[in-house]
Amino acid sequence: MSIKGNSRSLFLLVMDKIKSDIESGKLRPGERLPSEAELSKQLGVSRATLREALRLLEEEKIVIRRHGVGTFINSKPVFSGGIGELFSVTDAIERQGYTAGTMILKTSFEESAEEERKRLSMKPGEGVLMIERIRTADGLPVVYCIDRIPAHLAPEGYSAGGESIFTWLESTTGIRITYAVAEIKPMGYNEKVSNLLHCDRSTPLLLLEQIHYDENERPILYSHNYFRADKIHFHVVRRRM
Amino acid sequence: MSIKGNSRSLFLLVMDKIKSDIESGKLRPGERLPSEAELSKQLGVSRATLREALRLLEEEKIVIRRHGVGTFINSKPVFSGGIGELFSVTDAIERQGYTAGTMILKTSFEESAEEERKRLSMKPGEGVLMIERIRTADGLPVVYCIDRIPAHLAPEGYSAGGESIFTWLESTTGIRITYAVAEIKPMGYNEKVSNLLHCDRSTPLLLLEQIHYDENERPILYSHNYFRADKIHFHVVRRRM
DNA sequence: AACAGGTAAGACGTCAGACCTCTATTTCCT
DNA sequence: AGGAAATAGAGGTCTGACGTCTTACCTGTT
Repeated sequence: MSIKGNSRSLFLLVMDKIKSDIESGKLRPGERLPSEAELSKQLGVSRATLREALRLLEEEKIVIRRHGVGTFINSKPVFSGGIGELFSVTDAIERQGYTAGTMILKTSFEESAEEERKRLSMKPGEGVLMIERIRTADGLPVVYCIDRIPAHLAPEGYSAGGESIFTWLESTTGIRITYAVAEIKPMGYNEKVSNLLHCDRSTPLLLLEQIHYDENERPILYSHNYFRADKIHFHVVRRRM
Repeated sequence: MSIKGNSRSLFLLVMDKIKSDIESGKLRPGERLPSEAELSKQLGVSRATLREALRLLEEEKIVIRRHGVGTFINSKPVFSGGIGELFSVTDAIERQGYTAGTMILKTSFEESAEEERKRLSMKPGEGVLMIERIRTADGLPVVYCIDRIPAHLAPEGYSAGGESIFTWLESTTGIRITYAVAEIKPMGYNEKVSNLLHCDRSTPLLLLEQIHYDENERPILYSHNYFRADKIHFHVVRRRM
């Protein structure tokens, strides 16, 4: 069997193949992979190439290798990468077992402020599309979101109700957001936000201030997410470098 | 020249060597590395081993490889990985431009509580070493730390003043902490903690509740870090998976 | 002189096969 | 039965070769 079908590097194809075999259930957690010699023959690649793929899979904790013993599919899909994984707010809510909903408060084109131009690398005079929404979990408001996008990237305006901004951007402009840098800022009571989220002085809030970038490192989306900390919390996987 | 001095895997030593050459300035951003054939000869390892190291360095964006061209030191160290990088509290304080200090409040061996046994995978009856400290920035208290370690991993007790728990653990027990999972919990005013950190009701606090693991995925250290959110803040790099 | 195309050098990508080292098991001796 | 030694088989490393891609240079034409 060979998996060659060149477009990406071979070792990447090998990684994809193994990953998809795990997801499809052909390989199950804890199971031992065939030996490197055997597996490389099965995949139709050299052992060196297979080893580059396995080394990366090991780095990602998808696989565990033990000298003299074998290579195993990691049983615990580790921790969900937590907040280190970039997902939409909708996903975040659903992962914690609630049903997600959205209320759009306002969408408008506006002049860009200094702060926005700085974060989004915009020139004076360019406008921004601003979207204010409240996300709900089981009907209760838990997140207040303000998203800003340079106007020239958002020609048609944002209308769809529940649709994720990520998917909307990708389908209308082809821009794919690949990563974000988030600042984590705890906040005390804030009149406007606390009211919107129906919580009182004793409920701590968490602000996630994020800049999202596409594959070319262009800043695309600047967002403020205010969370009710009693309903939503985050974890981070921290790795030693 | 050879870098062998076996303890860790060869490819890891190669990675360390290249990283340290970057940090020491022997290799500068944008510079091209010698060819793989040349470099492997210089380091005294095979090209296959060198390539495993380079592949991982590429994954970490430390190095950029271009087919047919060469391997280059990445010029933009991207963003500091932020809180996604595991570093000591001391480092975190110094990165923000303050001078770090430590005050030990208490160290004691205690019975393990249910919660601690759960987090650290301990059996009933095992004790824990508990360390309470306050970390200061320019003399001001900014972090209150409670660290717990299974007693059998901490035979001699923790005495050294400024020493990092990480380095102390590694030098006395050989245990090397490689990653941690942190929960981020904003907190309002808390009488004990707020007093220790000399702040009032209006200062939000951030609790970083972490479990540290070694290379074998054994939980080693369970720590609570309470931060003054006005003095210290975090960012996370979030990647799409 | 300017341009286009061909060619060759050198880089990373992949391959094949060998040997080393470590682990777990089996075998054998006491 | 128990422990020591041999063994099989896994990952770890090495060597040398060839493939593919970039780049730079050389050359011939306009």
